[in-house]
Amino acid sequence: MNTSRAICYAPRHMKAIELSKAFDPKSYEDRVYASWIEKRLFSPGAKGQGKKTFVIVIPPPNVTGVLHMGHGLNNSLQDIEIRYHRMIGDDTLWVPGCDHAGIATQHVVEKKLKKAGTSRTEIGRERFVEETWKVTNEHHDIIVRQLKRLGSSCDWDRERFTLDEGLSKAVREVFVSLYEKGLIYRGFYLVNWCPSCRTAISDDEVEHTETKGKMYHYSYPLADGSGSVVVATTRPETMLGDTAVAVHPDDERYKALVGKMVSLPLTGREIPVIADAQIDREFGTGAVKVTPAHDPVDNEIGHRHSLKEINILTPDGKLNENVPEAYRGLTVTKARARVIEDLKAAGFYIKEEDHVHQVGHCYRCNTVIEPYLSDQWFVKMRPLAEKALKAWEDGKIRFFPQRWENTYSGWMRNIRDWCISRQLWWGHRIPVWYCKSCGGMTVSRTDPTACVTCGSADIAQDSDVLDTWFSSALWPFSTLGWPEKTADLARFYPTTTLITAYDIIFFWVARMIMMGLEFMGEVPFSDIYITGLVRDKQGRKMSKSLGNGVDPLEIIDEYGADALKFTLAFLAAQGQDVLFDKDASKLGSRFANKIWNASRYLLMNLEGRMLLDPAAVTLTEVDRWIGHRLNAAALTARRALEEYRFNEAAQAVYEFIWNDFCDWYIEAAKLSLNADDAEKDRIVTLLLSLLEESLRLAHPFLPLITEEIYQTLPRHGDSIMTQPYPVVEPAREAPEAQARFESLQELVRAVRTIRSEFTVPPDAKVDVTVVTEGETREGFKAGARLVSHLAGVRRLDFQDTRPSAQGVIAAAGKGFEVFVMLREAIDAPKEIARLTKDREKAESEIRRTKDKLANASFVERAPKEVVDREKDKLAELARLIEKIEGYVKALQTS
RNA sequence: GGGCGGCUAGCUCAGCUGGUUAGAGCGUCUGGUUUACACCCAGAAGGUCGGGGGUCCGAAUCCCUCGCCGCCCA
Repeated sequence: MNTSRAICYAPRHMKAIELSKAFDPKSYEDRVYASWIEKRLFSPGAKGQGKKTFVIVIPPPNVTGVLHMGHGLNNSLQDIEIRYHRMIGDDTLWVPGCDHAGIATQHVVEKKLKKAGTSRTEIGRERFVEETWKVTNEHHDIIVRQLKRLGSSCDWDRERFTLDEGLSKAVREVFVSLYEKGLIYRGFYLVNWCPSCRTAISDDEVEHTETKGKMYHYSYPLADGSGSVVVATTRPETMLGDTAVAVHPDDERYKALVGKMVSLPLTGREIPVIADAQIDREFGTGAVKVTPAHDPVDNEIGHRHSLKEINILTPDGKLNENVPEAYRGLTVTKARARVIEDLKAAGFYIKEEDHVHQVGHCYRCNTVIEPYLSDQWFVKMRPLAEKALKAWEDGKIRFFPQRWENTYSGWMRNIRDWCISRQLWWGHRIPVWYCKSCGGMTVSRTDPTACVTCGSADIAQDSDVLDTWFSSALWPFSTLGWPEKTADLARFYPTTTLITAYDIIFFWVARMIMMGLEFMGEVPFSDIYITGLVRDKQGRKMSKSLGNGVDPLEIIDEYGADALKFTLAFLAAQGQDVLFDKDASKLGSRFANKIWNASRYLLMNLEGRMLLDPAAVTLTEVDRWIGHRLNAAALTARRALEEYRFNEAAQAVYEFIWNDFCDWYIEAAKLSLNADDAEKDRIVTLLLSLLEESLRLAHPFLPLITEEIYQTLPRHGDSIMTQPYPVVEPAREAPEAQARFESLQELVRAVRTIRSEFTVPPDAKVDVTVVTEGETREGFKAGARLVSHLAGVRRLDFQDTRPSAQGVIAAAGKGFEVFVMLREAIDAPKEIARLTKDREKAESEIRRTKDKLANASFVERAPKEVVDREKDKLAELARLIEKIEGYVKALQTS
């Protein structure tokens, strides 16, 4: 407030400031955003050094994707936190950027090539990568523009891309370093293979969906002709790769068979019957065909029994040369039908039953995943997970809402090694070279020219790339310059808060924590706010295939970015899914409109005014009341934002501005705006000061409109963005003013209710008598003009007893009775019915209260203040009923 | 099979560590061109907080159990 001196003696007589009559976000949103960019207000600035930092790294959106409502939510919440922390004076940084999204982007480009009549393989790797960069750059501009339209205050000077030079260097450093530590290894293992993407994916990328299938029973004849064994399977076609039949060692039914050979139908191969304790005797027939190359469990069994692994599939999911010729080239589905047919023909087939089971699908393209043996690179996760688990146990990271901590720790405890190689062309090439001379492997931070083992120059780089999530895992430090020891890294790592949705806790959040601990020695962030997902009004996940997505840009076009941001914050109860449709944004839009019009009204009242020093102005009760309310709103908003309770913060702001400031304070102030010049100067000074502070209060939620209006204020700083967030001013605390004004509000509402129920036209004034005493009476007397103004009263007088005139409608409040004189005759029976209803309500409440107080243990055991409150309530209700009865009696006798 | 979340006004949802007459927005109804706002104002109606049981002086809130709906992990 000390700076306000500067304005007090500013122009003595102000001119009105005109905001356009129609609130139109389009007219200023882009301009305001551009002005922030121009003033470089999103950068942390040099002065921040030494202050408390507040840092968020953006969950990098897929560069070739389109922003959806999930991004809308996510980035809105990040922006709110960032703006709040900037305003409370933290050294604040929000790092933006995009993700190269290996599989997704490759799909996009391949589709484009197909349209152009060519293909990835046709143009070759080099040209394909070139083409992909072109597409990436185009899409990048689109997605950045979208983020900007949301009003995101991220530091674009620090924007990064997972595939840029610095981040690629970080990826290499991490790969080589982990390899050197023995935490990265290569091996020929069974992995999840997507025949459509033609790459391996990690366990976490497989989505299991319940699928109706069949359980097929058929028999394998024993090679010695002594009988046969019946197996049951959901995937009969894999029998072509069977290398054993397994039974439980204690299964009496099959004990005699163990060690014998069966003759595998359709192939002519002989395979052993083995005993393995992992076999579930209850499942199917208790005898299981074993296909080590195409089933994870079978693979384990195979290892224990040194079984052969016969791969029967090609990378695109067709049967290969290891099966009899008749089946080669068939897809899995076709092969299944053919095998069943052939088993039937050969007399081995027994039956099929309906069977519901979980089938793995590719999370990118939804193709059925095939377990597939191949050479892949893996990260050994156990040692990394242990650190990550410990960091959580030590309280270094907190999840909001907390329940996600179980998800996190559970995953960490049951961690499996991470398959990080992808058979793609778009991504970070694995920094490993194989020597054609000696077969040696060179793992290097820089491109080598010779084999480290034999020195041969005949080396070739591994053709695979790394999982995109591998580079995303480094995001909190790679974006700050690591592995270089940059100033940013020292200043901003660890970051503070991560805001993301729960569907990528495993993919991303957990892995960032592991990598941060491993390479920076510290968790990458302390707070993790997990948002819900944005769903449609039916609660369905928004998706392209359903076509139920809502485009945030459409919302912005229609309602403005602020409306969207505010609405999302208002709806985002901690961690709950947000059910959203286009109309929901009306909430924010109406609020923005309200702010606009209130501001417009106040600014037009500047005409001819002289602004005083707000700190030196005499305050009336209603002024003290609004000050108290503002304190309360600031406190609620601050507390809520500190704990990521966005809806609570948004609601506090909404209620203060709309209900307290607009509906009551400004309405009350109209009285002063029609008074003499001194009073006008006084009230305008206060109104303007309150408006300015309200704008600051609302700014994190509605950044653009608040800046636009702020800039029109007679005196304003460079930007509202860098002004302080409202605080609880001790001098403004006024609980007694609040209590008195609330009583006055009750009186006003009572009169309004009567007016409304008796359909008194708004312009018709009524005469009102109030029966009350003591302090309440003094308070009402002091505020008489205000009450008259707010309730449309002609004459307000105070009596000790109720008036007995005809046509009087009565209502009782806390500590007062109010009597409204109506000109026309009253429908007495109707009024009696209304009063009777009121009395019944009060009576049922009085019964409850009496019962409570009659309960000895309640009086004994409940805290004194609770008991006292009940007693007060009882007395109050008793008085109320007495009054109501009096009114009824008066009506009956008149 | 294990775990998590939801079930509160016609709709969408708040309601923190148990104690006001359970709130908001939308919708509904009544009345309004109060020179900021009809994207508005004033007023009203509407809920035995999914069922059952328990703990407690007191439960929408804590515990158990059941029922749907959704998600995650096997």
